[in-house]
Amino acid sequence: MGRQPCCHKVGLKKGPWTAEEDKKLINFILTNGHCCWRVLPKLAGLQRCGKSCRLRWTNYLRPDLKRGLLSEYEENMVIHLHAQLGNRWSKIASHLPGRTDNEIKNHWNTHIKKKLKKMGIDPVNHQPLSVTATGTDQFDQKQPPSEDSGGSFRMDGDSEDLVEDAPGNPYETPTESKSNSTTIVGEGETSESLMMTSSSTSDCAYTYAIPLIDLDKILDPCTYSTSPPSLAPDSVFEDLQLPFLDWPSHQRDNISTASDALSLWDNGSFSWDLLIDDGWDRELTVDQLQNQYQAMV
DNA sequence: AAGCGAGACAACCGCCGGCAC
DNA sequence: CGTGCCGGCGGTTGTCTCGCT
Repeated sequence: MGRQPCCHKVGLKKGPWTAEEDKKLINFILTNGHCCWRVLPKLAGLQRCGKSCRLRWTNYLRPDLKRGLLSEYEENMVIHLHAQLGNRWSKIASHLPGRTDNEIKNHWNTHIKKKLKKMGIDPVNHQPLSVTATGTDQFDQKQPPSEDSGGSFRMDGDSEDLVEDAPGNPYETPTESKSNSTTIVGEGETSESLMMTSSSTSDCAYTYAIPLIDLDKILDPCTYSTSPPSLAPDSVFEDLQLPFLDWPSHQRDNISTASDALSLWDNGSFSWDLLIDDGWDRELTVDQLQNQYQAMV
């Protein structure tokens, strides 16, 4: 049975988002949270479908997103996770704080695939291309390779190698220099423990920051003033985030409320990138955010 | 300086699973 | 149990940027 489109497309805008649309979406979500993506665009005054809004928010506007190229460490994590999980980008992304499935997928398709091919590795099954060419022993991506039971990987300094302790590691490129090596993952620290660390910090990052609220509460914002358990999102933003965010010193004095922050964003003197680049340790912030949020509810 | 092609990434499309009714 | 809605996911496309000629 064919499904109806996610929304009536007549009159809805498509294509790249404008700064004005971004502002509307950010403003609405920071103020109200997101309840139902289907009705959000109407409430926010956007001529977009809910799906488009959700994608824009999750892939681009979310304040906890990292921007810029993946680090070598992240890239190696992606490769390792892809070997275990296959093209399950959302699962892979869940292990990399601040990265989206779309971003990882794009990076895989544009960078990592080529890199692996250059190294003589089949990016699909992570086996040496010579083995792949024979068409034998195609290993099932969906099942964790046996090396997981004991193998570990580490990244060596400036080289782009992913070195696994298991014998026959396809990622090993012996020709490259190992000088200036800086072991990021210590001996005995398994990739599994790494992933636990990563996932523990990434989970629920924005779930805590932007509480989900009921539609009727958005439609009737006064509800918040009389129902303490449901935190008014604006007060969450003011009470939770602003006090401990490391805002730039020249801006800090100008910010005391969410709308102050948004107005700075509005006039181009501030951005999420700037916020992040100015030393906001997101992992720490997420923890603090969780603690403070839980303390308040 | 202009044209072209490749690369990078944002955004869209269609399908799927979960859930409520 | 069947149906429809919704959010999420993965594959694909579109658009922009940059480097080369």
